[in-house]
Amino acid sequence: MYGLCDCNNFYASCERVFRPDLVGKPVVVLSNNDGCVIARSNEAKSLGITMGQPFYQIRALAESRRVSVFSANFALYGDMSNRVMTTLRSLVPALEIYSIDEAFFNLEGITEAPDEFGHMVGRTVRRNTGIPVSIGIAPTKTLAKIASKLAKQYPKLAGCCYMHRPEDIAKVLNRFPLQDVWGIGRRYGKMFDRMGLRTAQQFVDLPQEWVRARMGIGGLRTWNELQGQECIGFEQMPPRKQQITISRSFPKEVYAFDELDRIVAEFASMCAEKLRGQQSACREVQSYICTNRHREDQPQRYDTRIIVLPEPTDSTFDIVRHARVALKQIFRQGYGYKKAGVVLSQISPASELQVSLFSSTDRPKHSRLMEVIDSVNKEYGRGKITIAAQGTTPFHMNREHLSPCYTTDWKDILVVKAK
DNA sequence: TCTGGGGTCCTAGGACCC
DNA sequence: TCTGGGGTCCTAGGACCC
Repeated sequence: MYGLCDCNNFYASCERVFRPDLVGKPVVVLSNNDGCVIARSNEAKSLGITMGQPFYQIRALAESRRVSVFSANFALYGDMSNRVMTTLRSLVPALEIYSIDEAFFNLEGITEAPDEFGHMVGRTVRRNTGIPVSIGIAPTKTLAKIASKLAKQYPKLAGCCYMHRPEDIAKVLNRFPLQDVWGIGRRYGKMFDRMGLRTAQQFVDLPQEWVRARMGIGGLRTWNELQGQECIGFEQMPPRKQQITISRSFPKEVYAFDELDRIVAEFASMCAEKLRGQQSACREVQSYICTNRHREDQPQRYDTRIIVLPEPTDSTFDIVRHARVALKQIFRQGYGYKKAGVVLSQISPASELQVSLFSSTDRPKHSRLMEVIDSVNKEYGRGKITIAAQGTTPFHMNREHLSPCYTTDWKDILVVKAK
């Protein structure tokens, strides 16, 4: 049996933990630059606000219906996620953190009835963190996902759905919308819609060869998992990332090379920090830039360049230097750039760094320097020590509705006043 | 005016090898 | 007219996830 713990409307719920006055009221959280809606409370959902909707389209509605609007505060959400995961880890035999707001667990050695156990887990997370969650328990991960959605949907389940008897599973699959199955995305969803297939059961009823031929082995896995055949395993140790990216859209188009150069340097530096954070090194540094694809009246351009390094590195200096070289190669005058990104790939463990025979850097000295930079920035806040190429003003985003960093910044910590 | 960010895996096709 | 078989590696693109 697999369990899945899924936080309800996670970002919106995080904001509410510190604003209990907003419980029962519509709340939305926006993406960077306050661009799109990326999280909604149930009340906001019932106002018809959809996921990914551009904010300007709902601005009027938000005002008239008194929707509380927040700019994304990832420092807060990341920290709240850690709290949820820490609580879960203390309760379950083994945990696989799947995303910022979801984790799978197994029930090996649990003697309680699974649904009682699930309810206990949900209540405890709620009590310890203030975040409401939905728990699904079923024979495969794909079915556990479905169970957690039912737990969210039906109040009488009280936050946990345990689904195991074949006849119960069959009943659920007969009614569960195919597009909502884990592994069936927008594309396949549309395809099935055209074919007139609506429920998970109708998908299961397709011949295996058809699924294999049209959807590859990913589709086949989903098909098997829905039938209780376990194909997606449990992984306690998160694998090292194979790719590390920092990319952002800009509030306004950028035309000048120098400005892009500083931005790319900053992104590269952030990438390098993430890379060291997982004790890795990379052999490829890639920069890309693109124009605003929504402006059809403007000339469009996207370009990217990958620089292959002679040996793996985790040095901010190396990574920034190569990202800037790549940018120089792709930059063309006369375009309004709306977004830039830096990608690190060919990632290997830093402990296995193979030093080239002709390497000129003094590695031990160099890594001590990086360690110091990272620890200073960790203690005193990001960007306290930067490299000169980044310039003196950090990358600016519109964040008009930002909440305080209640749990990660001393100056934002809540004060309890005696009456 | 305004439209997010960060990932993974699979597949098909071409170049190349023996 | 007919023109092998088996393999690897790389890349681009497409699908998915949150």
